[in-house]
Amino acid sequence: MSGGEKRELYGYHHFNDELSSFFGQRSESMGGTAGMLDLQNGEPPAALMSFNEFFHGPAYYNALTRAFDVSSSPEEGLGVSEGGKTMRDVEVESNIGGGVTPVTPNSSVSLSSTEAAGEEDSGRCKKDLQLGEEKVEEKGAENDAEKSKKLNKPRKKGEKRQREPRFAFMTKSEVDHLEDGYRWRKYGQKAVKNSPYPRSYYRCTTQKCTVKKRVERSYQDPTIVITTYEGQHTHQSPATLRGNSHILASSSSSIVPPGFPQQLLMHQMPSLNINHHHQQQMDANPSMFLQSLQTPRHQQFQIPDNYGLLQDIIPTLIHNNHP
DNA sequence: CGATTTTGACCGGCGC
DNA sequence: GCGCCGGTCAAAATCG
Repeated sequence: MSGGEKRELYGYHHFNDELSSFFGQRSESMGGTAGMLDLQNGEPPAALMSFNEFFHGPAYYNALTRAFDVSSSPEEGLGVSEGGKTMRDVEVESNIGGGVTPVTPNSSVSLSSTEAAGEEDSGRCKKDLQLGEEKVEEKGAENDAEKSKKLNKPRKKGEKRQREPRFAFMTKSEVDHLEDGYRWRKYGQKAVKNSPYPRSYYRCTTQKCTVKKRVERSYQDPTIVITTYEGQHTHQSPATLRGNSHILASSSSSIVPPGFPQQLLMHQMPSLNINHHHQQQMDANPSMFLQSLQTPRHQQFQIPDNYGLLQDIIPTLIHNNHP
């Protein structure tokens, strides 16, 4: 990517169903692509810089934390919503209702997070999260019988898998897989319904880290890449470790929790204008919506839902270190 | 040669 | 109950 890669923050838009929901976006509801701002030839670095700094500050973290009001650990926090429900609708509503659609004049990044405890994948999560860490070991110890069954590893039945919170955002980029400072291993790819572009699934390669992310392109605007992060990194970004001393400093400080993808935030969040009026009550699952973080400059960032997500989800759009 | 990607099969939930 | 669909697995292929 160091090549001509160009990634920029992008604004709202609608893509496939899922994501649309994610962002609560629909042309009708948002007036077409009004929300899309093109930064294309805009500006990158300078503006980003400021973000960086902003995010490095304590103010940012605090604000964010408060905004999302989430218990740091999604796993613990989420535990709940088994009631079942599908937060899918909830999410949508929240987003939409949150209404504050980021329509910004210059550039904007859309972020959306979800706690999907009961979401569509309530079931399959069994594998991913729970197995996630153990999988490796399990594999080695796996016996033939199990092997033959392959995927069939029923993990505790009644127990519904609690999905980690998710966080999605759109970025204008030529490359699908945006560099966010972490190392990812692709483990799958699927065609996306209603879209000519496939969705790729990645997992953090760091051992014990179960963070996943999926990347897909908006069928509406191929220049837009939608990245959805799920989970929290249990470690620091390799990139951080390897050279961004300033970042490291901040992340190792008490201000930013380890694993926090500061890079992205730094990159995109300008100022926080928190306004959570959406609060889905879910036991331990507070879903707040940080709606419309307005940026005086040009970036706008919409962060709905919990901060937990953000903690790791925010990728680094700033610098490009490549794989 | 180890790490990563590709790719088709498979799983499990959900809606009809 | 069945089919659809999103997501994951894992063997094979590819890469560095």
